[in-house]
Amino acid sequence: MGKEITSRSQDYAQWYNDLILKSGLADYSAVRGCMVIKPYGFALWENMRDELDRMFKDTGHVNAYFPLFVPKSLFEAEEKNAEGFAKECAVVTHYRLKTDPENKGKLIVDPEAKLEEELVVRPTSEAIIWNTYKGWIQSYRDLPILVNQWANVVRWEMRTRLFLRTAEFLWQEGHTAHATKEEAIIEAEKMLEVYADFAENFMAVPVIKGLKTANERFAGAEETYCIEALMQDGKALQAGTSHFLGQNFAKAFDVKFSDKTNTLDYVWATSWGVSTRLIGGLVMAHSDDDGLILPPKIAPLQVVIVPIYKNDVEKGAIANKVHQLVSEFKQLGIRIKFDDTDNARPGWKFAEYEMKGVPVRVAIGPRDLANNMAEVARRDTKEKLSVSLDNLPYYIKTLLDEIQLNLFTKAKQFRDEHITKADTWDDFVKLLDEKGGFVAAHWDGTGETEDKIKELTKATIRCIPLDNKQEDGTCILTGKPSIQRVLFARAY
RNA sequence: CGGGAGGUAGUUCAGCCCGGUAGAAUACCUGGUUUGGGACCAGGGGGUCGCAGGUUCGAAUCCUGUCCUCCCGACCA
Repeated sequence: MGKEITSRSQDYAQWYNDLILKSGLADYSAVRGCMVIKPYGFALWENMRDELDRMFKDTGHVNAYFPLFVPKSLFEAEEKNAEGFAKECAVVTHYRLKTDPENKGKLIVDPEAKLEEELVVRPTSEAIIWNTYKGWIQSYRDLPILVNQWANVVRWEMRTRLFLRTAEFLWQEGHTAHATKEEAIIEAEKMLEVYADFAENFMAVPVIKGLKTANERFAGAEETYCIEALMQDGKALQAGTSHFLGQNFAKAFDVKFSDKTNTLDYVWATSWGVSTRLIGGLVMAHSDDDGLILPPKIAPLQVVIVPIYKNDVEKGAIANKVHQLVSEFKQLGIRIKFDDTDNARPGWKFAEYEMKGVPVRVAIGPRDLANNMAEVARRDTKEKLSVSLDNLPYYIKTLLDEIQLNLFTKAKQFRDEHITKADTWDDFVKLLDEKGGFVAAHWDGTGETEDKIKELTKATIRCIPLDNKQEDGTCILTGKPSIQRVLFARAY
């Protein structure tokens, strides 16, 4: 027997864990809250990273790298930001171990190697970066600075979940400096567009672009923009954020520039990031009870060819033909694998590649070869078709585009069906409990009401959509006047 | 961080209550038969029972501590 996956209806959380582990995306590790990203999962991340990196460069950004450690004094310089992260920071206090005199072969922290100043392991890099920018910026001619870094960060989470929330994770963080407020806001909005474009066109995950409320805003930001996605269980997932930081960090780190009139002013800032959490969202947006379903544009493998044969003669004839095909596929830029290993039979391979979410499977046996055909199976719909070998690579190139589009269309339809208006408290609660998804409801605009609703329903305001329609109404909880609906949901 | 569950072969698990030479299935290796949806037969290798102490003539089993994982909760820009 092979690997069994818990079904979504039986236990959604277990289904998610089974998928990650059994498809080979990641593993648990010996370190609390930290996971191992396995080669298959990392190949997926590399594809995502490469595409995002290309998009960042296309919008004028360059990459750099800043230290993992942040001296505590720098970290605390921007108070709100420091407070926001204080509870989840790992801190380095010593720089040396020594042999335990009481217990040979064991090591202890050398009490004489205590650091004069503790080092915070970065939960984000604003502090160390703004401390550095101070030395880079003197006049408006030094601006804008459009820097991104690919890095790991550490946030000491109490409860972790593979990809969605781990103590250490991989991400990119863009940190930009601008001469004007307007330019910084445009930058924050531009990067939100980049994230939305990437999510929808590469991950095939539809997202809602919006603004966070004051309660949900990044500590240290003036405004937090976000993209929110919807998972199959009806819970929302924040998939990316972009912050307009105002002059908060410039003031905290004393970063001033002289403008054209030689007047000194503080620099305007943004920061924006997406992380390996996107992989968790990707898994939960598309996959089914048979395994992962990956969108072709970022799937590590787009096509797998499984040969079917009774003996070496048949195997050889098939391999001959397939080797030709494989080079044609590669010329079209398709990521393909010919699985001619002998240690598993075709049926086993079919199930395995379905588990791994490979978008297209091609099976070729003696009968196909005689007819110059192949059996093509698509992962998203499970449909099988016989296709001529003559135009197979071109056929599949088109099919991959079709699958990409189909995944997005399906996810978008699900998402759209799960944005529901509620005008009474009873409806509101009932929708959250029974249907899930986003509930569009009026809100009086206060943090107190938001907190109260969270306490009562566990739902938070995911965002105020950017293109939100203005309409008069009354708050779902307090009945006070409201000018627009906001999106509530239970979230990861 | 609180409550619950768990950790024994690569994997899934039995054995633990009631201490006495560590088991099954599957995977793996060899040979053979097979191969169009998770093959079969025969033979074989593989585990300091999470780790560290303790009790005992003897510990996977009892006791204490500790680490890791899962679920629920609190927390989580």
